[in-house]
Amino acid sequence: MKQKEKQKKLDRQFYTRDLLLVANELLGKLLVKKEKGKILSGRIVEVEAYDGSFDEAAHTFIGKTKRNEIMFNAGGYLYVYFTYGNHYCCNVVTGEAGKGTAILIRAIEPIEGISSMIKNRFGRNLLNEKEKYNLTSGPGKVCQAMSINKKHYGIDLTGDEIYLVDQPLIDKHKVVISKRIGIKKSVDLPWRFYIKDNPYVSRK
DNA sequence: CCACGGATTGGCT
DNA sequence: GCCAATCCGTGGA
Repeated sequence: MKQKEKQKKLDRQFYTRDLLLVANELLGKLLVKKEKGKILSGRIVEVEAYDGSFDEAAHTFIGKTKRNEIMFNAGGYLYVYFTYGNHYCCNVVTGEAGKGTAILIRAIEPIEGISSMIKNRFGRNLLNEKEKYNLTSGPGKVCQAMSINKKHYGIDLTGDEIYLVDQPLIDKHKVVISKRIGIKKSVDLPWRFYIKDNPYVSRK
């Protein structure tokens, strides 16, 4: 049987629902990127939700700017931003148009194209077992491994370049809820979600 | 193992 | 001019 026929790409309807509901459901889904015929994919294991209507840590809290405008689209677009002078991070825009809500993909478990991810991240082969888990265990690492950058800003996730694929529920994973990482405002919102005991989660 | 700080660009005030 | 939704190397325990 062909694997492809079983794959179900997540559609607009999936993304336009409530932020926290989508954030929870993103866990376990497959993030796929096709570029120059090469496929890279990984299972989402850690996310964080951001809501500019009252969450001061969200980039949309200050209103619409050129940088964040895609976050005000309806769900199903990719918001990529550049930070700390070095790193890109990617988010899934969520909810109805005008909401300014998105979900940061913080970690994935590599599935396909792993040798390319290693090359993208380290420019050499793995040195040890520990580096295997350092491949995609953080938002900047995910973008580096998947080679996601400014040119992917605003991509429609219902298209063919970058998209998410539903996954069959075999053993339902346990979800851990915690505070978000690396922010200085609205620090107490319990809006980080990750798959319990997955070795690619950025931290406990 | 953990804590700390430097790197380095660009968005926003 | 300030500072960030990060990462990595260093140095000490």
